[in-house]
Amino acid sequence: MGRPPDPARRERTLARATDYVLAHGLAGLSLRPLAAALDTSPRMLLYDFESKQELVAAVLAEARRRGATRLTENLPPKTASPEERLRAIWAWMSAPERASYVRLIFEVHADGLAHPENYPDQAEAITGWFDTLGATFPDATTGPDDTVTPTLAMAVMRGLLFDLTTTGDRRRTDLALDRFCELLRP
Amino acid sequence: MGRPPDPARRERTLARATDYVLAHGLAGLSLRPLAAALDTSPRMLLYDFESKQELVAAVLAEARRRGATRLTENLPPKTASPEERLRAIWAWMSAPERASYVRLIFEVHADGLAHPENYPDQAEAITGWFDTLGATFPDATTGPDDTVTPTLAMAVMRGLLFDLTTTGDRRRTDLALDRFCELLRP
DNA sequence: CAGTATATGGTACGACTGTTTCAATAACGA
DNA sequence: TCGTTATTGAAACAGTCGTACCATATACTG
Repeated sequence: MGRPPDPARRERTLARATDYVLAHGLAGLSLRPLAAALDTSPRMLLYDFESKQELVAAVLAEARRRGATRLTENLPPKTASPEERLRAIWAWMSAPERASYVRLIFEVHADGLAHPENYPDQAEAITGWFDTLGATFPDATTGPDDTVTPTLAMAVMRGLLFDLTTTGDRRRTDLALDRFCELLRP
Repeated sequence: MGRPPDPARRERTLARATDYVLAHGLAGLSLRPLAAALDTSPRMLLYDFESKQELVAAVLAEARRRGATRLTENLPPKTASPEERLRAIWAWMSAPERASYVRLIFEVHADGLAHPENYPDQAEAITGWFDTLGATFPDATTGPDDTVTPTLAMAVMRGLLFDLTTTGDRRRTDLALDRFCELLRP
């Protein structure tokens, strides 16, 4: 009885909305232009997502999901040395195809700092990409509970990404990672 | 003849507006609340700054100016070793009093990535704080034109600041800097 | 066909935005 | 006091925002 629901529609919209946010950023996001770009209406966006806040939350979750799966697919094998894995992760994160994701991470991080109330746990969720990465090389440590070396390695990655995204100087940032790998060798 | 201009007013407003932006962030900034907090009116803000864009530009320039002078004041002596200066800069940048500045830097960086058109040169100007820091230890290099080690050191700083501002884990980030200093020793 | 639940379009509301317009006030020199 | 210039308030303008309301269309069951 009654017209059957179409749950696929929400998913389709979510996917395209995520593309849109990755392309245009979160900052000036508003329903009407978004809906226009997605061949739908603000009415339907709220019908599927209840409110803009929940839509954004869903988009961030989706972006995070994508990043996670994309990463595990292109992960270097467990057998590789820590240095090889470090280089692989840098290559993966700094690739131009990842620029949108990186941009979104920085945006959520910055907005979360100024307005933590908007990110009950999503800020951590997005920023958690980095943690996910950190977990991929639990070695390269000096001992069993050495959380310091992974922290440092992730900081190098984040910092170089910051540099690369602002200056675009790939050669210099690549060389800086090389230098870090050198330092890391015993 | 005629009433004399009062250029001090603009400066006073700029100073207080900068405080406000440092406290509340750039994201949701709008003239009416800002004016209310500054005991003035949106009318006067535009009278002094022509437009919101130029006001924001002026605020960013002022913030940068403050950061630069604050830094040179607390700079470690030239005679100190690179490691000592590195530690001093980290202590300075990661101090709680600098949290607002750091937050603003990340915010401008993120917004500049998504909307470069809004930052003809100001993005560089703000982000340039880091470059200023980098210039303070031109040694710790392996040679005369080694730009790589400063790049790496700045990346460590940026990355650890990112970590510290999100997780608040000062102990772990401090230890990570210690570890980096160890690695840096020959 | 009627009944029913889902999916839409259209529209309007109230609140906000940056900015402008018009008028009034304030401080000076002559 | 008058002219002149700087300063300020109040209000309005044109636009956008998220969202709610109401009607209609669509797709199914019986």
